[in-house]
Amino acid sequence: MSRYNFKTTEARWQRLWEERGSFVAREDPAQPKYYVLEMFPYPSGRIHMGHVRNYTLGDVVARFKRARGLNVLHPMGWDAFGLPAENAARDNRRHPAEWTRANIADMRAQLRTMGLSYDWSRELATCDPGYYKHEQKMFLDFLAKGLAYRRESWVNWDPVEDTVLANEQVVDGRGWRSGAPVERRLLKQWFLKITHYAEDLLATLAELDRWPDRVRLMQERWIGRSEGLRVWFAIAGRDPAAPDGRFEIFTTRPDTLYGAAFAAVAPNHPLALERAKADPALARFLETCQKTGTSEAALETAEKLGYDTGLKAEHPLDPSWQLPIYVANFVLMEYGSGAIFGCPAHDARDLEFARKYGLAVRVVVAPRGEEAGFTIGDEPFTDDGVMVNSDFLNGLDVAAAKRAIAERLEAMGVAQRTTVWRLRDWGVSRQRYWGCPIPIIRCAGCGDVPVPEDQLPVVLPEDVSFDKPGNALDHHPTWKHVACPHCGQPAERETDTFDTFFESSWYFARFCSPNARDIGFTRDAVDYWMPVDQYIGGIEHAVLHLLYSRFFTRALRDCGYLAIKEPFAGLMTQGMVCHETYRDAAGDWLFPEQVKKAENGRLVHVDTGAPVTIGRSEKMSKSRKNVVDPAAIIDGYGADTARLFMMSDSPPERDLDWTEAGVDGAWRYLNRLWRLATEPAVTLALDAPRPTALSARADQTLRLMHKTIAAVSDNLDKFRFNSAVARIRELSNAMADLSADGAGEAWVYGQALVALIKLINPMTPHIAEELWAELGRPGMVCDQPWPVADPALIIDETVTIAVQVNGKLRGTLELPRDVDNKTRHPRAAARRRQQGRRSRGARAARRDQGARGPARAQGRGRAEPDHQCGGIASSPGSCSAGEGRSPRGGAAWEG
RNA sequence: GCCCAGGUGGCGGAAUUGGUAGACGCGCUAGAUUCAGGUUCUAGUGGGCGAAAGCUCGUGGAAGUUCGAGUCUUCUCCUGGGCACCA
Repeated sequence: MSRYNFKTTEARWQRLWEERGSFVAREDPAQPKYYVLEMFPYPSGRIHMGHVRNYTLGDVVARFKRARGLNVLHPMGWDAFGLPAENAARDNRRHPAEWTRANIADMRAQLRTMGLSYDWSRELATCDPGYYKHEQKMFLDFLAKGLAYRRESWVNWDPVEDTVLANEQVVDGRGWRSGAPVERRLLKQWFLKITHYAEDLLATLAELDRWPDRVRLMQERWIGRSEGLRVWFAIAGRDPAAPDGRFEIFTTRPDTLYGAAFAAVAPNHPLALERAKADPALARFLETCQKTGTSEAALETAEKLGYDTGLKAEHPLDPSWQLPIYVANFVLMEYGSGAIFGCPAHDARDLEFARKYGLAVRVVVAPRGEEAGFTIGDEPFTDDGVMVNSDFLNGLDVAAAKRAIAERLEAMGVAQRTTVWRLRDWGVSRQRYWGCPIPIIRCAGCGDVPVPEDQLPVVLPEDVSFDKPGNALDHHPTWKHVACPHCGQPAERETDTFDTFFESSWYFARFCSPNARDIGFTRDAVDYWMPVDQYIGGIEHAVLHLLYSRFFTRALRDCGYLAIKEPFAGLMTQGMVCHETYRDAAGDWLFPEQVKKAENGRLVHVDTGAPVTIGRSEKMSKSRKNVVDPAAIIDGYGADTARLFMMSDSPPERDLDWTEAGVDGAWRYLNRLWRLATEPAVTLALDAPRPTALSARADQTLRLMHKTIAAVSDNLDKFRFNSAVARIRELSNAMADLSADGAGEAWVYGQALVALIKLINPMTPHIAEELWAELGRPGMVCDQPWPVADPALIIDETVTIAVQVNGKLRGTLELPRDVDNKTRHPRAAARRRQQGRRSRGARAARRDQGARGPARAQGRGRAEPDHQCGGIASSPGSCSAGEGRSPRGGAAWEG
């Protein structure tokens, strides 16, 4: 016997796939295409288990679809710009470019050991000028189309690092590296007009039916459409025609206007700022609001605070009704108009605020039937109901009242119906070196001038220094000094670079023609390959990356680049890879390899023997040390073992627990499969004709084989990989029971073996190829068509009927599946009578004590003794026959 | 606070439409083989009662619909995740 040697085997097949170009994709309009894409990685230098899971999922889909006859595009590349490279430059004095290229080389080598069916000829790195030159062109096209613009916006500024920080780099109001208090600064930045597509981005979510619901929901909320009314409130004692004589509020509940108790403006609302000049106490209050704004956690629990400005607002429907105007910390200047009216009875926040400041709680919507005397306690009433205390609105429901009041106020000229969005335009300027330069030249005379197309790409200079804090690109002695393309006068380049989401917003299109030089991609290629049929990646990109890509595709379409608007037809978001955590007596974290099982079964430190406590399984992270290095697993067990384990234990969208025992199990299965093929219990004659006679076991196994083919195909279609693995193992178990003495068993064994290799190939391609060759089959498994189940053989000859009485299983019957109902049911009934008689007394006694009403129990008892079993319509009482284990389903209630 | 997703053996998880709950794997128990070396094979493995046949309870909890509920409905508890005080 030869032992399965994964090391030489895996390397050999990886080499052969590469040499033969097995996975090189070519456009072929005659063949249906399938584009499967995994989110490309940031080249940190090492792959982790999250990558292994992500890329295995994609590879199984790619290989399966390929076997199904589709023309598969399955590329891989590198999201190569980003902050870690600059940090490495500062910390280790390595140039970002050199560091990134070295990391890419390392990670590519690691990925290759996984045996992924990538078309490596399409590999790309976004830091390559050949890549980013095209996005510079795209940006200029967007600019020409009015989809890009420059304006001032607030940023988090780290005064020590001299740089802008992302929100997640601000910890407790301080820079994450410098620890310096972060300042808010107003900078001129470039924006992309994603809001132009807000309506369409929202509406089209409904058509993305192969996206997870929760991702669609998250995007829906992020876009945040709300329909409402802008209403102008006059300020008492001021001229309503003057600009400071009135202010605008936004509401989605204009129907509750008669329940108004106050008005409130945001702390940075012009009205608040105006009053603060003359009111030091208000100025202090505004400062307090500013402080609570920085810390997320504080904001969560912050209580509703207000400051009475002393000003009064006139109620738009009754000028004699005056509402106090507060400055409130829960009103946001960035949303709506930065001002609200408060209706305590029908809004939780307003209620809390009113209780705190002793404002009236006036009910204007009451539950139907409780119009009189309905009062508010601790909870506001936010459901639909009947309008009360509301003059001309009384008696209407909420929707009708909204319409009526909007019409009235619009007619009065004090309001306007509008739609407000939460979505903001996408700020793409970053004050960073390691990113794509924004192709703009700033001229004192001509303003912002686009770099002429024939001068693209604007290449990032490599001779930069990171000695000074701030943007190395800005510090470069010569790079930014150029002549204005318009007037020829000295001018300066834009030294900001693009947000790295810019690169990942179109890389999927670049993969369609990665070597096109003058354009980002050819029209023919994207028309053929796009959209991505299956996109696979982490849930953490549910909003930004996916939304930006959807926006980008629309913008590219409107600039004439392509014809579609949705880049990803199908989306799968995989769960995290988790592992148990270990700590020593001192409470310090331990790596899994520092822990071993002692003889008494307890876990101890591998060196000291000191006891180790096991913590719950959590997402693998360096800080908790619960990480397993994929390279070590692939080296010790092989890629197929890692791949098989990744697929077998959990459904893809759920978190996966990485366990050593599970890895062992996968490893053992591969060896078992190897033995099944290389030391069969029968003499294999793979191309022999079907024997005329089959033993019962042979017949059953043949049927199981066809059922397995059908089930695995279905499971893979639906991404239920763990179930597919279970079915495959089931077939292996049945094969092991075959022997040489039964009629046709050797033949069935051979058939099943060939099917098994094809079925498992997407998961464990190396061993599949090796066995294929070992058995002397022609060609390679990766080129074999997917096996097809014989429909006649996936239906059992007999069906098992469960016989139930009063919901209790009373027996099962094996019946030929073609027996008609007339035959089936009387026999079931007869069997029931026999069994029923035996225990009826005991059951009747229990029934009388049962929790259900005595009337029902009696009714059933009466019907039972001589009832004929005839299906649900005619037998509401006591007897049923349900079909179990029928692969066809749907047959449980015939007749 | 709001929203979403989950609670099934010792563990990961199966169970198309309501029809024999626990497939498959891990772990564990007993035995066999080989004993060197991440073996392999056989049998068993939800709880309780029982020598066994079998009976009975059982899918977080409580109620309900149904001949029949892991699956449907209502309430409730717990866990995980997301968020935007969005007017």
